Amino acid sequence: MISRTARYAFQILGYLAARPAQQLRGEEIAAATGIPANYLAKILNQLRKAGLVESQKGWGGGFRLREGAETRPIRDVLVVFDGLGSAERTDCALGRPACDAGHPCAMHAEWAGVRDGFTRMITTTRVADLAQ
Amino acid sequence: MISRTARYAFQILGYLAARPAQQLRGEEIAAATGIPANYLAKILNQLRKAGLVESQKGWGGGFRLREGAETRPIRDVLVVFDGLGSAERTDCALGRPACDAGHPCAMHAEWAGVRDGFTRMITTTRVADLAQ
DNA sequence: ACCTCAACAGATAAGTTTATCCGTTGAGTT
DNA sequence: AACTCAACGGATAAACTTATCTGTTGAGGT
Repeated sequence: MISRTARYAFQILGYLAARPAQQLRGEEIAAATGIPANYLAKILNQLRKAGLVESQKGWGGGFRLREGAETRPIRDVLVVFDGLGSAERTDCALGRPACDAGHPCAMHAEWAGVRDGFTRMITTTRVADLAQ
Repeated sequence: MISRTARYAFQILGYLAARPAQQLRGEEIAAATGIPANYLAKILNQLRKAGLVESQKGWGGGFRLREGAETRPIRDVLVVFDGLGSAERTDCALGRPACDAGHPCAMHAEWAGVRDGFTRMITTTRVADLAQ
C-alpha cells in the first residue's frame, strides 16, 4: 500500500518542512531520521526531479523544500515512488481481472471503502502536514 | 496490503468453496483461475498445512475444502501468506517507530481508520463468501 | 507386480524492492 | 589554481517475492 521508500520520502519531506529556508545536508537528514544515507540520497534526487525539492552542491550545500511544495498533497509523492496505480487504486482484493459494481467479488464494497479512505487520506494530507 | 500470493489463495479457496465435497485437481484449478500451475501447487500445500484444505494423492486425487473451513475468516488465510503483521496492522503510514495516540503523525487518525476498515473486512468475510 | 496419475518436496531462477559502493561534477574556500 | 565539501550518477549487491523445474511419494487401476 505504501512502500518503504515512499515512507522514507514522507519522513524526509517532513524533516525539510519543519526547517523551511534552510540548506540541510543529506548526511544530517539521514542521521536524524535513521534512513540509510546512500539510499536517502537517491530518494532526495528523485524528489528533486519531481520538483518537490531543490538542492545545491558543494560547500554549504544541501537540500530544501521547493517553493510551493508545502501545499502539494502527499499523493504526488506516492505517485513518484509507488506509481500511479498505487494512488488511483481500482484493483480487486481477490485479484480478479473483472470485478466491478456489476460483477462484484465478495469484498468489493468493503474494499472500495478502504481504498476510498486511503485516497482521501493522501489527497487531503499535504507536505506541510508532515512537518514534525 | 494483500500480496499476490494471498490473492491467489483467496481465488483458490473461492473455487473450492463453490464446489463442495468435490475432489479437484490442481491442474484444473490453475486452468480455471489462471494462476500458474506450479505456483498454485505450493499455495495449496500451504493451505493444507494450515488446515484449510485436504488433499488426496494419486488417481482421482485432488483438493477439497476441509470440514469447517468455510466459516473461517479470510484473515486466517492472510496470516498464512502475508504474516501476522499484515493482519494486525499497527504500523505508521510514515514508518515512524513511535507513532501512537500520544505522539501521532500527520496521518495517524486517518490511517487508523483505513486499517480498521481493512481489519473489519478480513474478519467479517469468511471463506464461504469467496465462492464465485 | 506394474503402470499411471496427481500431490509432495527441494532446488533453482526470474523479477522487484531495498541498499551499498565508488567515481564524477560543481560550488565554495583558502 | 588547488583543495574540500556535498550532491550527482551509474553500477553492483542483498533481500524478498513470485515463478519454474525436476524428481519423489503414495494412491488407485490394469
